[in-house]
Formats: sequence, structure tokens, C-alpha cells
Amino acid sequence: MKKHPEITIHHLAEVLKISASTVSRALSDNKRISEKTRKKVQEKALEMGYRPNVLAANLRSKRSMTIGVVVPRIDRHFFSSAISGIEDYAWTKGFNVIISQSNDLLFKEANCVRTLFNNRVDGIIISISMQTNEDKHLKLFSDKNIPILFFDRYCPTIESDRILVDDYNSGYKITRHLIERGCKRIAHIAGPELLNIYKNRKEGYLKALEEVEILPVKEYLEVTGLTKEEGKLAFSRLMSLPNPPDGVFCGNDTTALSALEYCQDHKLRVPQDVALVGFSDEPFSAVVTPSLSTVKQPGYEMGYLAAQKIIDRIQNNSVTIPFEQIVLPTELIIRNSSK
Amino acid sequence: MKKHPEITIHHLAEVLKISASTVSRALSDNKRISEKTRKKVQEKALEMGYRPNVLAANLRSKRSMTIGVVVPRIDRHFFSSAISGIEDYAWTKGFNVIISQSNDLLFKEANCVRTLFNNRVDGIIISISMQTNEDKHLKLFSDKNIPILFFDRYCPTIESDRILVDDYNSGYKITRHLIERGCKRIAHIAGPELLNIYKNRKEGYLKALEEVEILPVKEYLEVTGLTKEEGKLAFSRLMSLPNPPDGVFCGNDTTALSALEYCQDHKLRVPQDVALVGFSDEPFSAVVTPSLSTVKQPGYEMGYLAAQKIIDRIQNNSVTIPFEQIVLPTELIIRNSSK
DNA sequence: GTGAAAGCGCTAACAA
DNA sequence: TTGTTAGCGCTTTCAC
Repeated sequence: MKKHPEITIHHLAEVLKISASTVSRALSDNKRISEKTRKKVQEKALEMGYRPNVLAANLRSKRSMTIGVVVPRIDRHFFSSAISGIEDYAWTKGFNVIISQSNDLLFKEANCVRTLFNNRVDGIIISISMQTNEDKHLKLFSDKNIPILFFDRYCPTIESDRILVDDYNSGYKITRHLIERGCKRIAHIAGPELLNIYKNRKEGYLKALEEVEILPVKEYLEVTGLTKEEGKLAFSRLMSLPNPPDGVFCGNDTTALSALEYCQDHKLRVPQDVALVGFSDEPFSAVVTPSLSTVKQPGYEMGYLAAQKIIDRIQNNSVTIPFEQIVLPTELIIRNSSK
Repeated sequence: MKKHPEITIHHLAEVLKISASTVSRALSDNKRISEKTRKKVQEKALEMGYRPNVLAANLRSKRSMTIGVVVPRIDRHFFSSAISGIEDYAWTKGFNVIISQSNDLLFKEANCVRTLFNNRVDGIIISISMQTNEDKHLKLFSDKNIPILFFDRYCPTIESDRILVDDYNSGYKITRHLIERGCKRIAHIAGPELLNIYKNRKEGYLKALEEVEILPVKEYLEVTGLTKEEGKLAFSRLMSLPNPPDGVFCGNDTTALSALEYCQDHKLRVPQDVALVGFSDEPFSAVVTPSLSTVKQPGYEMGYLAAQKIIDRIQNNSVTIPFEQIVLPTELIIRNSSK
């Protein structure tokens, strides 16, 4: 039972009869060091089971090599895919990823952000909560010039990089599709206006209607929290109208699924009586019956790109590079629910 | 444009004309400090926009307040739920969570583990990859007495805490259920034996057969990687047998879904021609047609519990507390695919 | 190419 | 209750 004390560069230095700074240089592949010593040091390090103390290195160099991520919920497919992408890229660059979830609550989000701030993350990637209507907590970062990158849902009052998908066009494409398949009365179950994504989807919807000179009907626009329950309520309100819609663009796949269930319960045929389109291409969407038309967002790619951009900004912490807003295209997937 | 230099306890000490250690104590709510100074310090800290340097504190106190998590894939529902649980608990205790994914590859897993080790995480929660047939990389932790906790998939050669679900019993219950609904020829699409979970599920299956004196048929047992594609192949082999099964226990919901698709393509009725049961209760399982019978694993709860246990062990880093293996019960959900 | 020395910001003996 | 002192392990000038 040999007790292993933690090996430090000083131990290595002592054993090798050189200075600690040389050891440090050799270990970090510094250029001004002889090939011979480098090799010697690295071999010894391995032999003695040396492990660098990342904490000390970071303290000294004032970097944490960590990026913080805040999402509404980790266990939602879109976000877990994005995290997967962030993670994959970050690790190739030696960055750690600390994850936290806001549960779509502003106070929790502020909390997470604060903690990440105190932990001195080098940058933060965030998709804001449904409640976020202020930016005080995010100012912490922008004030200290720590990079923030928004993905999918952003805070309009903060200048920063953003990775978004083309929600406007997606909403437009969905609505066009419904029009083209013959729907005359097209409703939309929207999410809170506070979030760019829902606002843009709605505006795409309105634009498409306008283009074919369909006047928007107030009763055909439901604004909800887009949960399963709220979706069902909203859809039932729509279908109880004197002149119910024959096509519904649901703000996400969850509400589209609620709608589907409602139709099954009420013997409505999809898409004959009412055509349905969702948003996000959740794993279940392809396999429900009827399969659900939807819009596919490149979650993994967004995450990967987000990590690339923020690490790039961290490493060239150039205040000079102008902020960039990248809008990725989406793909409309037409399935049986609107064929 | 005032340039904010980072405020330290020394700045606070200077301004308040007290010593840095007093500031430190006041900030950490140390008992041996007067209420008055504590208040004074905390107010000033707020006023001056002080933020603690977690890195320095951790270096000094030799803790990182971080737990590492390694899972095969973040974007699988079971794992993202577990992570969500880990996260939720850890943050209440002021612990950070660093996440990494092995993609079910041993070398990647070893890599992740190494990085977490160098980052001096205080403990690691891991669900091992499908390839993991050695424990060298994990020995790093056990050798240094850093707590490891396995959840769901464990490495049998490492002594440590484990949070598992009752796979044996689940496999047993599924098979019993198929027997009771009248299936005579029950097949099983199993996962790699290397992993406890698949081995146990299979053994539960065999036990149930034995109990009712059904002799296991070699051709009815397929061992695969449980991907969508492999599942389809395995299922098609089963259904091409001279005497095909009338009930199939699929190792996970993904392969059960493949089976379902095969049945649709080949005009086989589920459950009349062949009954199907999956495993994991993926989000899609409830909503496919026919809805998929499966076993629900408490992912979030496992994660939450895992975080509790490991933080407990970190904080009472008592080598004396014996290792614990917690086996959580599962719930068999019978849906239309086997009704 | 290598070494000496200083210090990142904090905590925790030990003193007073 | 407060202050003094000594590092935690590393990086990074500045010398030589």
C-alpha cells in the first residue's frame, strides 16, 4: 500500500537536477528548449505518474479552459444534440464544458449564469429561457468582455455572436406548404412573443398568408406556452370554432402531437379534415401515425459551430472582430400529417 | 469606459482597513467573526463588484467542486435525463458538472476519463461504453481514492458505488408477460454480453422460460449492437426461421421500432402475428402505432441519486463507508404491441 | 537553452 | 475576534 503523494514539476525538477521552469517549458512543448531535455522530462513525467495541476495552471494564466452552457432543459432532444456538438468540438480544443439548465425560469437562469461567472468560464453559450425579459444577469459577461454566444434563442438587447436557424423562413415554408396542398383556413399555435424564434415563425406564417391574399383571422392565432397540455387546449379551441381551420401550423412537435391525439379522440382525420405541421423534428415525429410533418433544425451542427465560434473568439480575444449572426437553413420535412 | 480591474479580497481588505484573512472569513460565513464585520465586508464586496476566484480557492483547498460525467452519448434520452438529474442535485450543493461522451468507444472513454482526471474532478459518474473490456483508465481514480460511481452500465472489476436498474427482473417480467399473453415461441434480441445490463436482461429472459419449462431455442437468441440497422437484420433473421417467434423481447426500444417497421413492410400484424416488447421507454414508444410495450427506467432519478451519493462520498471522503450497489426497480408498461 | 524569482488569489495554521 | 505568514502548483518575465 504505497501512498502516492501528488507529483509536481518541482519533484521532477529535483529528480532531474534541472529547474522547475525548465520542466514547465518541456512539458508545454515550449520552443526554446532542447529536444533532449524535453524528451527527458516527458519520459520522467510519465514514469513518475505526474499529472499537471490544471487548477494551478489556470490560476496563473487566468484562463479556465472552460466554457459554460445554459439551456432550458438538457433532456430536450434539440438541446441535448446541441450540447453533444458543443462537447465534441470543445474537447478537441482542450476545453471543458460545464452544463446547466434554467428550466425555462428566469431566476434559475440568472443563478446558473452567476455561478458560471464566478467559476470564471472563458465564455458562455446560452439559449435563453421563455421568461427572460431582461439582461442584467448577462451584462456580467459583456461588461467584463467575456464572450457570450446565443444559440437559437437570444436576448436582443445584448450585442454578441448568435447562431440561429431561419425561423421566419421556416414558418413561411410551412404555411406555403399548407396553402399549396389546398388548405384554406390556416391556424397557428404560437409560442411566447418574447422569444425571437416564436415571433419569427409567426411572422413567416403571416407573410405567407399575405402573399396569397388570405386575411389573417384573429381566432386562428393561438399564443401559448407550447406544452403538451396548453397545446391540447389551444387546438381544442381552434377546432371548436364555428369555422374550424383545415390546416394548423403548430409551434413545436409537442403541440402537434397533442393535436394529433385530439384528432384521434374526436374522430377527425389527419390530414383530410385537418392537416398538421410541427416544428423541430423530434425523434417521435417520424414514427407517430400519421407521421408528422415538421421542420428539422440542425441541433448538433449548431452546437458544433457555436463551440467553434466561441473558442475562436476566446483565443483571439479581439474585441475588434465584429459580432456575427449566423442563420442556418432548416429543412421542411413533409410527412403524412399534411400530405 | 471605466476599466474594471478584478477585485480581490486584498482590495477589500485595504479599503476596509482589515486583513485579507478576515475578509476571507467574512465572505465564507466563518463562525469566528463578528456579525458586524461580516456584514460590513459582504456589503462592500457587493458594492465593489467583487467575485470570488473559485480557481484560487480550489487550488488552495485542493478541491475542484466539480464532478465529471462520462456517458456513451449525451443525446440519448435516458442519458440526458440522468444528466439532468445529476445537474439539478449537484448545483444545489455548489458542485459543477463537466460532461463528456465516449460515443461508445473505449479509446474515447479513456480519453475523457484522463481529461477529467487531470482537471482534478472530485469524483466521476460514469456509464461505460459498449467496448469497455478493461479498467486501466478507471484505475487512475480508484488508485488515488477519488470516488467513482457507475450508473446503469458498470465495470465489474472496479469496486465502487453503483446505481443500477433491475435488468434481470425486467427481462424476467417482460418474458413472463409474453408467456402469459399466450406466446409460445419467444425470441430475444440481446445486446453485447460485455455489459451487465444486457447480460442480466438476457438471464431474466432465460429464467422466465425455464420456469414454465420452455426450452430455450438457440436460433431465438440474437446478439447484436442494438442499433436500428442491426435490429432490423436480427429481426428479419428471426422472422425468416422455419418456425418464427410469436413474441420478441427486443433489447431496447430502437430495435423494437425496427421490428415494428419490418412488420409493417411485411404485412405482419402486431401483436397478433408477433408481439413486441422493447426496453427504456423512449419518448417515441408511447406514440408509435401500435404503441410499444417497454420497461421504464427512472433516468432522472438515477442521476439525481447518483449525484447525491457521490457528493456524499466526496464530502465524507471516508474510505470506511462500504461501497453500495443500489438497484432501482423498473416498471413494465404494457401497450398495444403486446396486448 | 536554462535558471531564479515573483506572484496568480485564496485558505488555514498559528499567534495575538 | 482578528492578523500574520506561508504556501497551493504553476507560468512567466528577466536575467545569464
